[in-house]
Amino acid sequence: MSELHFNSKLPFLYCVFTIRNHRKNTVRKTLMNKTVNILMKQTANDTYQLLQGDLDGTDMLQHAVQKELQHTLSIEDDIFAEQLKTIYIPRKKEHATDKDYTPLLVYYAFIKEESLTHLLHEDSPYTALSIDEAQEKDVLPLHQKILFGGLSPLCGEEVNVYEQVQKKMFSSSIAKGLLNEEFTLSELRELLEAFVPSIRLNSSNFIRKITLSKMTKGLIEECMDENNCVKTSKQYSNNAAKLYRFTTEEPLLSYFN
Amino acid sequence: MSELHFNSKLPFLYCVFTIRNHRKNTVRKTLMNKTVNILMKQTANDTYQLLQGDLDGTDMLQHAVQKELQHTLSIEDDIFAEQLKTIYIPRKKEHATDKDYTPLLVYYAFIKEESLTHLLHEDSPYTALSIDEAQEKDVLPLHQKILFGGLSPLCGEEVNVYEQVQKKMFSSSIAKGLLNEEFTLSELRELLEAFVPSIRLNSSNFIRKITLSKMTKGLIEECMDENNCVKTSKQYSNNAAKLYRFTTEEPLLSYFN
DNA sequence: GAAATAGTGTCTATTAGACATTATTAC
DNA sequence: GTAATAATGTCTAATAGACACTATTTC
Repeated sequence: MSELHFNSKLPFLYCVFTIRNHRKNTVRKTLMNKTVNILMKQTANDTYQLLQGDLDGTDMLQHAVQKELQHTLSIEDDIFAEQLKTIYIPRKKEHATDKDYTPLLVYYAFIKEESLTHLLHEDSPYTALSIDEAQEKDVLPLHQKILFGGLSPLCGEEVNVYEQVQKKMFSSSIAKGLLNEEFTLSELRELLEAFVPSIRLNSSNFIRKITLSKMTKGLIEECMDENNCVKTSKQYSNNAAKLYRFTTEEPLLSYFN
Repeated sequence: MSELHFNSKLPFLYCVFTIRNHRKNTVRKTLMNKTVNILMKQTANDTYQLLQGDLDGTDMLQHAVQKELQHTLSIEDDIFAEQLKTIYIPRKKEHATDKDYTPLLVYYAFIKEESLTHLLHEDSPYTALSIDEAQEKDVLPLHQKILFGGLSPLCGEEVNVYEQVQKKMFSSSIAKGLLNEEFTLSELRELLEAFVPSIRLNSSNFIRKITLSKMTKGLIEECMDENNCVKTSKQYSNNAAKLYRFTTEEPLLSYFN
């Protein structure tokens, strides 16, 4: 059987996204300006690379992949990670002239800024690059193509992790990976705006759409305290904002009904 | 580097969906009743299995996977196939007691009924099972769980190919894989209804939604003939129906804007 | 004329989107 | 009072959904 053929380590690659929060220039309580960053490791020859690892098959896949990332980054918290695609990337055979391919599992992950602080000091090999930097700086070409597209000539199919994550941000509940379990609607709105900077969501209409429309029914719910009152937060404003959480449901988005 | 470790064959698995068309019981021109079927191979011990194969890395992934399926099924037409997920499935080590895991690339594919006729005769090992049959009959348990869920205890994560395909049918343009390049809106509607039998799409409103709403703008377009007139078909009715095709775009479906 | 599908008309309820307004509260 | 966010009000346009109706054409 085919299973018996398999006895190699399976390489995987992590696109780790994080959000940097910048305070606005004001004295009062304020919302944060958020920017999307991608975690890179700077190698000896000064090239930035995504995080990589190998799987030996001794553990369940999702578990192994998360554990490996926790270990690499010395993070103990649970990490939000999802598989995006398995691709074949070319490699040169040492002893032959024809190209062949090796598999690579591509994951994306979300890690909150506060879980990364211990990694982002001056003489650390890790850096969080902005999207612009990740496109312009000296990033390993393969990794740059996996992030932003252009693999097709190499691999015969396309991947564009950043675009995929942008889309999933709006059409799934993965935002939970970058929010606290309980969050305000302006936190959610700012997160979405950070991932698609061209978009401007009207905050009044945003609240109404999320809380009232049939389409989003069941996606999020209000957080209740022990007295069955809606929990609120004054973190960003003196006017308390309701706290919400994502449910485990994702209502179907459909073109056709 | 990790790439050098990899020298095994990588197994993959195909969930091949097809649509069976049944004429309604009438003398006149009529729409078809469609049912979803899954292609299975019946093994010696009478168990149904999904199609499998191995990749040796000599060809690009998507290309290799399609070629292998074409070869297995003796089909020359292009086959619509997409990767869904890579999972780890358990295997028993011959020489040890602890479990370990082997990777499996899960694909789904769409093949039109007419491309399968040569395979579905009496003494062929291939059968097209209805969704009900695939859930009730003696299908290899692993494959049944991959199709309909229940893998979690084995693999630590869930897959449910049928459910995923149902959802993608409504939220992407994969329907093109089971339609002719040019199709009528009732063909599309019947295809959707076949995949989610509980749904009843109002045919009048369906036409309007697809052709007028902003949400679906750009998803499909009318087919024009050489005189720049909209092409039509009388295949299902004496009243000609317009022909449409999917574009290469998929407008963003979003909870949030 | 009947059968069958294709498509338009019409009405109501819901939603989207723009934008003004009010509420809250620490300073 | 002011700054800042949270949320509601209001209005218009667009869409969804139910269902009646017309159109087409072969038999």
